[in-house]
Amino acid sequence: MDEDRAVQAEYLKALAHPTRIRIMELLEQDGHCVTNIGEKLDLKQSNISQHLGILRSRGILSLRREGGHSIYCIKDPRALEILQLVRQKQAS
Amino acid sequence: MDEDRAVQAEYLKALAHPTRIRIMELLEQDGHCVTNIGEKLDLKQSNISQHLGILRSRGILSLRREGGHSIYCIKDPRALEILQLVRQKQAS
DNA sequence: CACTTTTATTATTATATTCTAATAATAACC
DNA sequence: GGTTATTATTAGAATATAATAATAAAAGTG
Repeated sequence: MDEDRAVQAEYLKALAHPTRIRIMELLEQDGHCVTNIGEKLDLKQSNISQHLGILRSRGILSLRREGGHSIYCIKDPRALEILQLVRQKQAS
Repeated sequence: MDEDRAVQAEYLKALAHPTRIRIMELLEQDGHCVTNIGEKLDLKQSNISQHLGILRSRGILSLRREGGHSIYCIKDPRALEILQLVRQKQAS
């Protein structure tokens, strides 16, 4: 199906951004809230929120609310495998 | 390094397009020339050539000339592993 | 309830991608 | 050498992405 490849492309596109790669690296350890991520990455809140929204809309991240905070976590571990492969490629 | 993530993002971006995914699927079997790919995918020659150029510039494809034809082949099999993971994700 | 904190959304601007069409470059063939 | 076939490159227009700033929404705190 051709629709499938569009979905696949969207999925890869979600990972294909330096900031979103950094977010994935950060969340690999633990869930974090938006403010926290923004501080660690030194980026504006709205920007982080948008990036998180993109990753979530593709099913890569999940979100739970916890006392006024939005805690984002990695939902799809295959995204980490993909990033691992990309890193290997670079090392070679 | 932050430069690394930019390179990683470029690599993923190269795969993050429906047409380029189709090209990867086609080349998974065998190398093909530009005209051939253009016919199978029913797309303009210049468009195909551009997509192939992108995949090649990221080290994903390689090119050999053969009697007036440019034969493109998959150079980095890790790209196939990545696409495989993306497909799995979709199936789940 | 006012106030603050946290997050999401919207509008805008700047940049990047993608496709098409046209042209150039390369190499086979007669 | 001229012609054709194949591929690459360029320019242009349309669309998509990304960052910022501003605002809205939601929820905790005093």
